[in-house]
Amino acid sequence: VPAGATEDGEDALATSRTGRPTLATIAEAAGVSLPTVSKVLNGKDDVAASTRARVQEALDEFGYVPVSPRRDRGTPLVDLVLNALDSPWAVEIIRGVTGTELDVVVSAMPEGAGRGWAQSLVSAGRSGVIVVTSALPDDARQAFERAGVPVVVIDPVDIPGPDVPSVGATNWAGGLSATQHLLELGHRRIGVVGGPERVLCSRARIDGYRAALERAGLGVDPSLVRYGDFRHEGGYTEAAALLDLPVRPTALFAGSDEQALGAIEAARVRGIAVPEQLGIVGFDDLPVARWASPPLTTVRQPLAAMGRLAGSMLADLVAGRPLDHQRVELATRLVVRASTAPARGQEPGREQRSVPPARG
Amino acid sequence: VPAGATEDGEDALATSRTGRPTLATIAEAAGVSLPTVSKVLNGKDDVAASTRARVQEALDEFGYVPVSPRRDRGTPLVDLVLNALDSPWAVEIIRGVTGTELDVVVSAMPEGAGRGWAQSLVSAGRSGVIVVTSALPDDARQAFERAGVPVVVIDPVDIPGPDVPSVGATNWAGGLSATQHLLELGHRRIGVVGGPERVLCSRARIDGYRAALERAGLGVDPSLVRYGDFRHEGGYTEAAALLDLPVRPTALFAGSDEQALGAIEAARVRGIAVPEQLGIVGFDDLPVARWASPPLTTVRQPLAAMGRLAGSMLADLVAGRPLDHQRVELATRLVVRASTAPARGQEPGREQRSVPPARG
DNA sequence: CTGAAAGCGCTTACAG
DNA sequence: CTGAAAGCGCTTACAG
Repeated sequence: VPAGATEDGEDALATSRTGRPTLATIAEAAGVSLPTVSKVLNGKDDVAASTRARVQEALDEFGYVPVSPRRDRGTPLVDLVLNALDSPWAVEIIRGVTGTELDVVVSAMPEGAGRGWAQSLVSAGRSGVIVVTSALPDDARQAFERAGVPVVVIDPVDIPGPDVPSVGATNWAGGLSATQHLLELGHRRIGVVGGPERVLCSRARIDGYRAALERAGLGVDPSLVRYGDFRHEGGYTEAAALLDLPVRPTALFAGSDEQALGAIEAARVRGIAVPEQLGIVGFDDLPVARWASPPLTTVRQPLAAMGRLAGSMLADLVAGRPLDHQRVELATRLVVRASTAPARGQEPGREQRSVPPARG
Repeated sequence: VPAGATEDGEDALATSRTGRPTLATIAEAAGVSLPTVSKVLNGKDDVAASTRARVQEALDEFGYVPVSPRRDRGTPLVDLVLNALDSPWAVEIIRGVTGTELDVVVSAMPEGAGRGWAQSLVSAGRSGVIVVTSALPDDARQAFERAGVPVVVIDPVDIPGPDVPSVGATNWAGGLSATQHLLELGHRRIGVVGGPERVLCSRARIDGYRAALERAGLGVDPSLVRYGDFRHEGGYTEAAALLDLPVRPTALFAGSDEQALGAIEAARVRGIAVPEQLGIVGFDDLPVARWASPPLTTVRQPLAAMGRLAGSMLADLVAGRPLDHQRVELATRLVVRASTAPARGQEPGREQRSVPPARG
């Protein structure tokens, strides 16, 4: 091959047996020798800035990943990326994923996670990535795809594209069953303390609530629907607002267990007895739901099972096995405990309509 | 070197530049060729059983660890081993450790964890290990030591030997301050729902309780000291036993927040108001403590900080930096919320001694 | 600053 | 079943 042939021979560049680019590929593309590429990779400083830049560009272009024996044999090493590590929620997911045949590195989603973040995981030798409740930035998704590192998303905030496998729960059905439970107990004035309005799973739960009411021939009173942030404080504040209404609801459906506990506290502070004067249904069925006083009626979301499923889907992808389904939703299930009870009959002398004013 | 020299030349065996044994070391020791050792390592089946056994023996003897680029450069990969992944407790520790400059693989301590378990972590390329609230089996400790993989223990169940670095909290001082808080509020009949009697940190907390009582000139009534298992159910059961005593305590000190929540529920079921009729102090200050109704007064154990410290100690050891201290205890701190209040004055017509019968 | 050369630790056909 | 030989992808002195 005559000198100068590098210009037009991109297809002829040396690659490893596996097809992945090697130091030789990069060296050829950047028009330098193999040791020079090695130096750039190892951060040695005896490389001219311009050479370094050229090599770096080639490394980026080819998505070079140093051989890591980990990626090829033994238990695959994957990253489990959570956006918040300050809730009992997280540990349920972690428990599920670590229960699979994967080695799981737990990390938090960094602020401006993008291409650079994805590449750092790739070059750290991760065989795959599970992203929980975070948006997967588009450039990160592309970087993973180019490097052949599969990604599975748990409980996506946005509807992921058809090429991103994801695991969720039947949030809509959960909202429906929670509300039906309260309706069956005789409640007619049922408030909602939901999660953020724009988050997918939260919307679905509230839509389930609406559906249950409409199915029962009741309208939705918009003043009874409030949005929080899934956290305790928001649950407390929004529940307080509902309890301070001129005609307060007799039951609340909360978007999470944590919010439900906030609602219990808002009731306790006002001397409103749960469940006698106020029924409360949560969502998640975290261990804390059993530890609440009174123990919380809630919609069980099988978080550990979702983690386990995401793990096994990822294991399949890592092993090159095709997925049966790109999107799986696991069933939620109502767990009745002590925070709900039959609604009291109309309290005499108290102005209360059995059916709230209908509204779309 | 004449053939047959392998017999007596153990010191002359080939090793890598770093001093670690290589395939050549093992091959020489086992009296086979290098490819044969490679085959054994990779589980190929074209090796005679007897040869395989001989090679395996040499691998064990020399503590052979395949080169893993991970162990030498980039962010160190460590294992965080928890004995239970079903409590909000775990996520606090995880949060702390993942906050350090380490990649953290989270796993559960397997049943009969020993030498084999340690070796599997070593050969999976872990640069270090953090063990949480589990006994580190002696043979595992030795295996890690031989492989040069450092270990740090968080909140050890046994007092670790002087050569095992560990991080804990000032449990004794925590038990003392919890009890002093209740004494200052005027409580004289204070019960304990502790963790398992034999677990170190639990013992220390109860000893702190004893010390506070004795310092106040009060004896310890053994019928008021009960042992649970740190879990909700145990807290409920043991608190129930104390509340059903002919003369029940006016306050309880629980060994964990989870137990304290069990105690709150035991009180609620009996119609005993917290804090008016029963003060409750927990231990840990997990997020759930803030979410309880009423919000829980508790002894804050800086779990995330403990995780962070263990992580940075491990990072030091991995980098070959000596540790300043082998054993560090971080300070606990009383957090007063709404589950404690001044003790009621002697209830008229109620037979109740202000000082319980003294007993060693 | 750069790269030819030697070398490291390991794996992979393949001959016997 | 075993191992000499070739080779892989990378790093490390070291000469210019």
